Amino acid sequence: MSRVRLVDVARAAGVSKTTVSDALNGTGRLPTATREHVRQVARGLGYRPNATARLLRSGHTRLLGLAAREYVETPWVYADLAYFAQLVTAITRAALSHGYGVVLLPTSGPEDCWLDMPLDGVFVIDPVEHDPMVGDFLAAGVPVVADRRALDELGGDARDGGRWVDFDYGKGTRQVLDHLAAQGAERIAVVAGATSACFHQQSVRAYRDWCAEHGREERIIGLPSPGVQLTLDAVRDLFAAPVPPDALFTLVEISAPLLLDAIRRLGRSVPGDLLLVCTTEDPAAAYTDPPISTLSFLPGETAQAAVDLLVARLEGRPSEQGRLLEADLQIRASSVSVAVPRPELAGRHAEL
Amino acid sequence: MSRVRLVDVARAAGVSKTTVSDALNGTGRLPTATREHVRQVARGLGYRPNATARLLRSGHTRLLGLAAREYVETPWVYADLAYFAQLVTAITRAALSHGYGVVLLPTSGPEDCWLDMPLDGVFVIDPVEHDPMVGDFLAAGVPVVADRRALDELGGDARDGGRWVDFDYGKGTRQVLDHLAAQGAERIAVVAGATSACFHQQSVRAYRDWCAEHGREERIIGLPSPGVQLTLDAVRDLFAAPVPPDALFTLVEISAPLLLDAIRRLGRSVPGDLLLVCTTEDPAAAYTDPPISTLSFLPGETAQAAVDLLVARLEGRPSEQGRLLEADLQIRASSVSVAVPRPELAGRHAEL
DNA sequence: TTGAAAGCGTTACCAG
DNA sequence: CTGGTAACGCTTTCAA
Repeated sequence: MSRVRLVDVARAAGVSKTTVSDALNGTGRLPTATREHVRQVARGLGYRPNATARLLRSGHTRLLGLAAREYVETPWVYADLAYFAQLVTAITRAALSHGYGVVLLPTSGPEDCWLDMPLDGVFVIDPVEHDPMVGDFLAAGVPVVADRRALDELGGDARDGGRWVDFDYGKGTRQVLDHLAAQGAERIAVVAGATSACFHQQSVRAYRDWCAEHGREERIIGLPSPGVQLTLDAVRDLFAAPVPPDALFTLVEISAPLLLDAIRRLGRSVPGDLLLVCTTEDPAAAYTDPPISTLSFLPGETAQAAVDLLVARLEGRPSEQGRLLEADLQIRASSVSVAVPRPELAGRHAEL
Repeated sequence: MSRVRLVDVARAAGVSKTTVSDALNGTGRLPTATREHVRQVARGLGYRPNATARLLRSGHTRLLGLAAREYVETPWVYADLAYFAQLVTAITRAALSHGYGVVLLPTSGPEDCWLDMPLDGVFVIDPVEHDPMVGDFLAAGVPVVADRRALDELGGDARDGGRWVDFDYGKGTRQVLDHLAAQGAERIAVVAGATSACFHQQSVRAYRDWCAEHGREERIIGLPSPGVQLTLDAVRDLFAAPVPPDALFTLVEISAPLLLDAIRRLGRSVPGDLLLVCTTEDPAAAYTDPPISTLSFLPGETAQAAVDLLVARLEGRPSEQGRLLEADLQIRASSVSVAVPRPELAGRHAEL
């Protein structure tokens, strides 16, 4: 017993393939009686059109690939990172609203194994330096959304199908550092990721530049991969300095409430002894005591922009080449100095 | 300028389509020279085989659907739940290792819009009661992995392509309750999800039965959907009782460190005033002070079992109809009574 | 109004 | 060892 095909329905209904196709798709101009009859028969036989055959015919698959590249070397850690989890979800939802499905791509694997998938377009999130994936897809004629650097690396002719969504990561970092400095911080420590993804490179670079400009000592630890233990160890190391930091800015995602707990166990209070800002999408950050200041790279908006760009490109609608988004710094009590209270912010804590 | 096809390469290389196909796929018995020549030409033209056409030809797509159904009514909240995030990741990885890609399916949308996707098989995670999705796919001849209840609902003939992966959720709950009772808890409160997914129904039923058997008063709150604020509110309500609970078991996922923090703000210490066990996959739970006891439904093992079953079915290999897994209760300091110290566990806390 | 036939791009079977 | 040709299952054009 094999699957029932279009021609089987046609035979059973005593009509031709064309009539069946038209009847089921609502196309053509058939008498309602015939249409209904065919539908009846099709239902009775449990007929389901073969999706692949339709795809071949229509020339597109309405399938979009999605790859998160930041930690290519440490595959698949990204489930634990709220940022990626939310981005995947948001992209899937946005794509679906345009009628596209999303396929999760491997971060590693046999050279260009990803090209065997029937994809109309691809999202490459946080490509590493000289990431082969974006070039491969573009060369295969598959439109890609990545970031500006990835497209620039390819040179003029190769990046034709490319679109980008980007943040000014340096700006986000400077915003945080300026805020902390304004709150009186003098020794700002940073936990960063040691990856060649744009986010990490630009953020670290911005921190270094900022320290140089302001004559501050650099206090930075780079993590080869995320992970609770690694991150907590890094924080502990930072506090082991002879003169410990008075502010901490994490660029690597970690459970915000846990970090707060760990800092307290190290004998420091927040924000009294230490001002704290976390780069995280963890919704729990707003609910701790004190609430934790966060720098967010807006997975929802990023997803919307990426999908808009890619879908416009696929459906031949005009659109920009890319979109630059602004990181969102939410200042909460964890990074507001108790010594230098700022009334407008104090009011804000009350409601949180 | 359209995409370059197989015949274009054939023409350019001065050979036939067959030869090109054989040369590129390593099939047939061609002289190395021809093979190399064809490959050269193909590369030169930037030829990429059309994935869809291959699919049609081969009869399968090597694409697997994945749907998380627990909160169908509240679509897409699941990114915030570590359980689903990890399950999606684990399934994707396991599928990829067998050469299958994973497509994220919509939880809602136009009636059977999911059937238009070219899928070889589907994972339906936490189907709700009488979930239409599993019946639809099975009727369309697409093998499905779901849970036993979903298959039983369909009756004998309809569930042919069905496989299941299940937990004895009631057993997990009883295990936790027995543990808490053994630690001296007398008023065990529960935060549950108000969903018709097996997990919630069986867990809640087990709690009710257990309370009845042990003559305990039920203290349970059902949440229509997950969410930080909702969960915290539920906990607060539980503590508003005249005689507050002395143990808490959460079935809804929430940031474990945050919950600990919130409980303290309610003026209760853990485990002194309150024993705590959380159903969660949050890795942070093991790092708080005290470490939090967790009940885990092993996304990694679940994924492995589901993929094994589905792939075996797809590739015609014999396999069981389903697999029953055991939830994993990790007892940590948060649920061990300080009044009734158990030496073997006390030793364990020290290292954590 | 209906049906026959021509693709879509690939792979596989057989003649040559 | 090679190349024509049929099939995969559907949509669509065009002629009857």
